[in-house]
Amino acid sequence: MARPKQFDPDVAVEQAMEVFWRKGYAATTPQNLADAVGIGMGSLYNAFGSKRALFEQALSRYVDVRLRALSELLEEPTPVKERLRKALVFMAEEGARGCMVVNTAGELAGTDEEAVRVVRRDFDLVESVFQALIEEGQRAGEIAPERDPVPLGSMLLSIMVGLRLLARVTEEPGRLRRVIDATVDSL
Amino acid sequence: MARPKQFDPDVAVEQAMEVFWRKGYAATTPQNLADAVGIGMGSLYNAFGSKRALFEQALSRYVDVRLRALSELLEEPTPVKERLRKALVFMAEEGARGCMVVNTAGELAGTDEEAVRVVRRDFDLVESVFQALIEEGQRAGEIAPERDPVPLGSMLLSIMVGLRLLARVTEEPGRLRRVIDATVDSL
DNA sequence: CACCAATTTGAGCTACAGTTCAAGAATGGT
DNA sequence: ACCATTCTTGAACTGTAGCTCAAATTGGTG
Repeated sequence: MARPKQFDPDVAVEQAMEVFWRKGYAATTPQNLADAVGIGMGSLYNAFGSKRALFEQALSRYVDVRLRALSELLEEPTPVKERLRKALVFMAEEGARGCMVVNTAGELAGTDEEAVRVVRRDFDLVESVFQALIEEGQRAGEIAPERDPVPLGSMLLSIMVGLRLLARVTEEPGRLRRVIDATVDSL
Repeated sequence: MARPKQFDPDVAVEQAMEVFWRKGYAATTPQNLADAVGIGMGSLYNAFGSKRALFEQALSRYVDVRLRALSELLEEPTPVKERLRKALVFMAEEGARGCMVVNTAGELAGTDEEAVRVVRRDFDLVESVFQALIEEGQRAGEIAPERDPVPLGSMLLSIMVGLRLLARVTEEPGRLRRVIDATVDSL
């Protein structure tokens, strides 16, 4: 019993996500977002309240999608090291856009505690996923059983975060490949 | 034959560096900088031209100081692995302020090509320093000689970058320790 | 078919970031 | 003692980011 929305808020979040991902938070203007979604600014504010709130939704969406993709990759029935390599390649692939979580950590740590909380949740999860993968590798006899999976999981997290940051900045593509090779060889 | 400056530009760069380091580029206002240096804004613009130009000097100064400290740490006459551990601890120690180079990469990649160039130079150097350290460890019999120092150097760079990013965001201090332990054990 | 609630739009409001500038102040040379 | 020169200061200027609002629009409901 009222005029219906002319756009799908879910799709809008996705489109906003693209912009935030590419340009960062501060460099994105409300006009940019409205243009990307294809509606007027008023509609945007009516639907999401503020740039900040929309960013929060976009970041959460990103984390969800990303984590799902990573989990899928790591559940394939191939050798553990091969899965790990694929996961790292997947991380490195975004190139100049980098990873929105890492970008956010870099830009907003220190000014936006709520965003940091989302980042932290993501990192915690990735860490435990890696840890589980290493344990699986040990059961399969691929990874030396005397190594402690907990610190190894933390190390893989650190490598992954570093890789995503390096991907934004590095020109020579060989470097990312080298990081991945050395990582897989270290297990 | 003119009024002398009432502040030391070198010291001013250092003080500006502190602010940029802590708050990031976008979140730092000219007023913040003038306050930190203890002079009026006019003087600041007279001396440095623009916020952007001052940032460039601050970032360069940071890279210089930081690289010198790292080199010193890595030249001590102790076992290679011990030096590496100390270097990583040193990186992790800045806590919430993180590393200005990594912060800059995260915030300005994609919008500020000149800043990215400085970041790249720093990363290249760190990579080669790590590589040299590994070669030294192999000569000393501490590190297996069959491992290729080049990808290992890249991996250490990635771990270091990740560590610095994680340091900004992580609450549980054990994680950083775990990253360092696993890294040293992996060589 | 008319009504009403929610939506759409973009011009306009407010606040502040980044910078400039005109006036005065401190110095050394003459 | 004076002058040229460079410095200092903060108020004021300009542009834009983030947001709001009044009017117009739409379509389901009685």
